Amino acid sequence: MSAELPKKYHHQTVEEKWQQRWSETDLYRWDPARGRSETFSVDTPPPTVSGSLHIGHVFSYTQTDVQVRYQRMRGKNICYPMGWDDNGLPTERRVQHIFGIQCDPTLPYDPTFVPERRSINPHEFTPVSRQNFIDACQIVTQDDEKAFEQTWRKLGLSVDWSLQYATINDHCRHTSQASFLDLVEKKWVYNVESPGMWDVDFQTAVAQAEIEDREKAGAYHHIRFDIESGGDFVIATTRPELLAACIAVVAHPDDPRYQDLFGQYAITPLFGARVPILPADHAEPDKGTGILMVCTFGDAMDVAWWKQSELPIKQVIQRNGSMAPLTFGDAPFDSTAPEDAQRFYDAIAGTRVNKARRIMAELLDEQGRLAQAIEPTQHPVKFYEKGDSPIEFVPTRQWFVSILPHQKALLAQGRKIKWHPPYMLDRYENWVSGLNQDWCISRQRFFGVPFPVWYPLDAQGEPQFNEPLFASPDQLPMDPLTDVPAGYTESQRGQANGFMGDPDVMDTWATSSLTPQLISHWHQDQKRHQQIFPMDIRPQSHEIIRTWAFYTIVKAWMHDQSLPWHHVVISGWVLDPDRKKMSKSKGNVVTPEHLLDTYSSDAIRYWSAKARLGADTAYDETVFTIGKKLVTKVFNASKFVMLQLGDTPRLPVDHITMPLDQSYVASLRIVIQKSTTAFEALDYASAIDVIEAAFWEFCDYYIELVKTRAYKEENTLKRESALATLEWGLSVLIRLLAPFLPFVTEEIWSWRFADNGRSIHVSEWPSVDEVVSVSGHNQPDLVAHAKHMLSQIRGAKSQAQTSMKHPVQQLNIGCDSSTKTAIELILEDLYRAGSIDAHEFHDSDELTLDIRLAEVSSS
RNA sequence: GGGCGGUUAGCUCAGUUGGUAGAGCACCUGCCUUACAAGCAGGUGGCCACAAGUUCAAGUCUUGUACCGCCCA
Repeated sequence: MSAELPKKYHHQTVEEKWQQRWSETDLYRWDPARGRSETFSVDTPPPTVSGSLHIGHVFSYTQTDVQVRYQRMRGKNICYPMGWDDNGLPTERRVQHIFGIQCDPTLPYDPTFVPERRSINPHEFTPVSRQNFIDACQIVTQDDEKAFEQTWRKLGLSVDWSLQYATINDHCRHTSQASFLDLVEKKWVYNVESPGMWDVDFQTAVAQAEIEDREKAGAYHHIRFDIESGGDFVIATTRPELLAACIAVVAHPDDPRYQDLFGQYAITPLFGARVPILPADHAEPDKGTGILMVCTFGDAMDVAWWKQSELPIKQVIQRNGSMAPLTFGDAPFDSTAPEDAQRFYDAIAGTRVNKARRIMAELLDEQGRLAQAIEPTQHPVKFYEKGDSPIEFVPTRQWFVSILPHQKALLAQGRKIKWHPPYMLDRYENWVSGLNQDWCISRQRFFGVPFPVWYPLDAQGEPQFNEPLFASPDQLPMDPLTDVPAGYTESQRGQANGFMGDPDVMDTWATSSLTPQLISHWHQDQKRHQQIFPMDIRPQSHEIIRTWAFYTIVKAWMHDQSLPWHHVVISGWVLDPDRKKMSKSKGNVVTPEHLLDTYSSDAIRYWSAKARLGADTAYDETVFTIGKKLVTKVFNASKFVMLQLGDTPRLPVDHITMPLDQSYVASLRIVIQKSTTAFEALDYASAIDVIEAAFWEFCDYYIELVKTRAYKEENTLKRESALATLEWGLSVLIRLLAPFLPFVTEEIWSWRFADNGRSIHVSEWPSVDEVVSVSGHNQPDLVAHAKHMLSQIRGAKSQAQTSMKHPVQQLNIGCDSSTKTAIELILEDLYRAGSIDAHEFHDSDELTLDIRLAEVSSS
């Protein structure tokens, strides 16, 4: 220990010093040579590198780091990686705006193109080739990764930074493509052309998990349909623009109003299409008029009904969300009056859906086909979670992972995992039970993992989607747009009797669902895989149970019939002060860097670790001062202990001979046990509660009781006992605090305890075995008595508005004989801590104190 | 509409198996005490959302209601 201890604690200097030191000494390096049972592996969430980290990230990642640090001190070999989830739509959008470019996959690669930062309007974006676009994405994500890493290091995450991965790099593309090929082999992946959910702005397919309902204003249009045999009826629809796509009219089979119509035909207004009137269970009698039109495709019910009908598709909405050009008179757009139909339809052809709806309403009105005024309503509309236009159902060819047949097995897998808190399993089961579509993994995007697939072209140059050519495992990673399938040459690309590469990329979740396998090198290194897989913990937040947790469970089960991890650890959210979710669009996001500077990383970590698993916390900057005060107190108390110890060599615990000291050791034993038990249950928040309370008790009571005995003026066995207790007590308390406050505890550890410079973070977690040689008084009762009496004395002095040093002239203690024996053991310390002049005992069943203070001077 | 969670001091939150209601912050009153004024000691402050039930006893268990949040339809 250096002779000079700083007067004050400067967290910025100290935290920067240790952050660097840990990095230089590779303190957090995972040792691949050690076996599975000694290893603790963490499936760290790879943050999406778009924009900046916010306080919620700090919150949840700290909760994981605290547990990891505990495990490390328990001697575990820690596999704690960090990944970056960089592919996907958010990155593409940012890159477009940063460089003012847009991907056009039809363009050839331009090797001379260098993206430059500029701010221009989206309609002025320069089109670039797919590879140029991907290069630009890499530039942006690599910058962001560096910035994120800096913040994580500053926060003190004990990540092994040599275990970094990016979900778009060669290794991840390899694993992701290998996963796809494995599912091909197992026949759990298929490609099919079918009406699927489509975002018309991004022009890509999306999966069930990415869809959300939004309550939107709409309007019922009551449209009068003719019956072929005479008469009419009225349907209510919010989507009149789909009238030309009507293939049938349905009502509930039990609805008495429409029994006569079943089996007959209706003639659609304006377009004169002859469509069957049929019973269908999904028609709700009390909704609208109870009879509705089936269109291709207005919603998921239309799709489901169409699939079991044998009617043709009349697709009127194009992939870009506008009304397709159509010719009436020929199948499937037959009409009783083709010329009228064409005239009406031409009024909406080429327009976007919303405009088409308005025009159609006017036309219907003009033609006297609206049975009543348009009736405004609020109704849920499906949106892609990142999109701004409603989802349309468009027939496209996509790859799907077959999950619907496996619901039962996936539920069983979920139940084999320990969820923290346990009720989060309900979320998982709720989602799995509600699945109604297979997992669509094709995305019509650019910055992602390509499918390792080509399609042969026939003599007419048409792709043979049913005979895909798959890459072989030794070709991975690969890109079908530049690599060539076996038996073909590059010159045959796009030619008749040649081949074409699948132009799509995979859903980002198709890669993220493999994070355990990405880390374990599942496809590359079986030995390594066995050492960390299944992983110990998967930390994540609750809103992505349906995606990340779910898909990861799917993949581990499909590939290995295994679980991906033993525990799922769900953290809560940091909400804004009004208890609203933080989001960029609301502008209520708090970034962490200035908070780390102002309050210290330790203080922010303390705040994060006080929150229980799964519990949300409202953001409140004033609470950071609590952690800051704790850090300062840790520093000051440690400084006190160091000052008393001076140059004394390390004191073995068998110097702890005084009854009060032994009793204090006994009380710390309980703290060690309780906090260890809490950590074993992944309940770090209970652990910090116990540890923190013990630390303040150390400062406010134990130190105060023994401080005069510890002063240098006397050199006796009594003093040595106090010093040995202070030394061991401090070493225990800062080790218990180390997972939470890694910086200040490391600083203090380095003053006296770091043998050969060994970090506190690889020291041994405190154990009661350390004090087996302390014999004599082994109950915490003496400390409890001393606390109680000192507290009473302080209260009396405070009441008298006098100094804590003010003498107690006479202390009368009422108690039974066994308590008297106990108190006599600690009376000397109490005398000094309470400035007591004299005392007397008398018999009493209960412990009572009569405190008479010395005359208070009247000044 | 369904699933899950929450509602405890002015604020942020604890509260194990039912047994006298807790912490920090804020506020008030003292105290410059040879670690700490970024401190110390003490104090004020609660119909534990509401209602009913089980129980000798309910913040805790059961049922219902209201409001907040997340997920789903």
